Amino acid sequence: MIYGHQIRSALMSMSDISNTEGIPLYVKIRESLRQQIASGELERGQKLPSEDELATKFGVSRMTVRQGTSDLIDDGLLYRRHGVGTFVTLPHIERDHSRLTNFFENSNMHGIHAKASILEFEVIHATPKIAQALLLELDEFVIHIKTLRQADDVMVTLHDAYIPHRLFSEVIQEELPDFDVQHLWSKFEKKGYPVKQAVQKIEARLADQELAKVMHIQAGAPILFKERTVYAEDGTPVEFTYCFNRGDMYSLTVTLNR
Amino acid sequence: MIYGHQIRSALMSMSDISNTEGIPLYVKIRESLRQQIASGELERGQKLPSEDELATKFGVSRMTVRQGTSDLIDDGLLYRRHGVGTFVTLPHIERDHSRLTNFFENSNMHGIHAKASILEFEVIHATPKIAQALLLELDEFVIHIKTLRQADDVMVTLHDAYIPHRLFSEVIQEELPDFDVQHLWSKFEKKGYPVKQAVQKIEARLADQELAKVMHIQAGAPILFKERTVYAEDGTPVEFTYCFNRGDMYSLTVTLNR
DNA sequence: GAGTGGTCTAGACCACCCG
DNA sequence: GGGTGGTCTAGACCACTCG
Repeated sequence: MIYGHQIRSALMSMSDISNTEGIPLYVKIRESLRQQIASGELERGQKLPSEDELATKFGVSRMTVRQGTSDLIDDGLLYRRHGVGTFVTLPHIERDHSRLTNFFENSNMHGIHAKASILEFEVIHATPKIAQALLLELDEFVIHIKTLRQADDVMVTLHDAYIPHRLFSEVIQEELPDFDVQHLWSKFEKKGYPVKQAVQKIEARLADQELAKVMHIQAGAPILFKERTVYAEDGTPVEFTYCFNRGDMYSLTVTLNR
Repeated sequence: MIYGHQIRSALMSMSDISNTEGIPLYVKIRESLRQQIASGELERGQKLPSEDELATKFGVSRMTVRQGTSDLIDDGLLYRRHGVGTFVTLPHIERDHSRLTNFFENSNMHGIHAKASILEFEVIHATPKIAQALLLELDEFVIHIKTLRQADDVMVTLHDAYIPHRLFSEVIQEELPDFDVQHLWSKFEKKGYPVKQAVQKIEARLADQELAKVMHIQAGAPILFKERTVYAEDGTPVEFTYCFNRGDMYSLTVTLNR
């Protein structure tokens, strides 16, 4: 996981996995296999060599091979059948759609120019709903950041974020007045709360007068509404958001596993 | 994974993991820990004993302990910090919301009475869109099943499913005329295509006249629209659906991981 | 430096699938 | 019966964190 991006798409032949650098063997094996699948050298639906063969070929123990292939199974690129073998999945549905990204990362991934303008920035008392989501007392403060977000200069989202004041006031206020919403999550990480997971509820709604005015759409237009709680590695909730997306400009794709 | 449901919630003390039954040791360890977390014996945020200690306590090797705890990390119940320890996550956001379920399983889980009535059942040529999703030729046949679905006697969803005729015609037609839509996925499994994953696109739309009439709602009412492709273990697409959900009656919750 | 998780080995036996 | 993945061992050394 840690090393994934470093050598993703690195070119390596099956036999060359000398541990010259500080990269774990199972990561090299994993990326070697990933590259062979991407290049078509290993065809979709094809059976891999057995774990024993791979171990011999890579010059490692079988457990190390399994550690590499297990990652690719999690990624949806391989699957195992007990007593039969390990296979490459067909149109290999990668797990990217179930990865947590923020608006800006997601836009960049798709070559879209994303922009956010801050409409409100205030410190308020948590509402019951927000306090519950963020595990705060009712009288605790939260930082409220309301932004309007554009993709390729089209307004697509009105975003209300609420952040525990107790945890992040310093790291956020030290950047004022030119606060950079794009890298909010890195502020969380800086305080020891790396973002790990989000739970989001999705609904279809209609735009009311107020929302319509702000987003320059018709009242009654379809809105994809999202309510999201973001959690850090240890399970601490770090952000709660209401998110109003233009129905005609925005769709959401997710991958679910059984 | 295979054994999970069998002994989930089984009561086991930390020291009692004799391999009397055919249950793998790492599953027993995993479920023992899971149970200790659920019961509060292991508090949230608390540090687990080290892997060496657990190995000694359970009388297994360290690798076996890791195999058990790794599963719980995937489930979001634990997290590791290199050089520090393994910890219980706080409000432990379990992964249930990112699990693929069908309408009926999902309803049962929440104690809702679900019902489906079949509106259409036909064999047609695949449209370009459907052929692309199901990896079929344009002239290939698909089975189209249109159903209206109720939760606690309220109409919530209009569901259009398309299934490759070539793969599943026998197993579906042998049940006619009383076809049981609830267990469609078990038919796929019977033919060697266990359902593994789904990719779904979610949009907010408005009900048009036709949809409004069928679902007994107003034209212009909000609709949560879902387009979903379901894949088997080996990556074969087995089902493509259009899904129109009443916006005021239906919401979707998903978990995303970073 | 002590304690922890991260990686890795070189075997072993079992359970499953298929011809 | 032969080949495969599933489980498991009893060690080893490294990398990281913290006091």
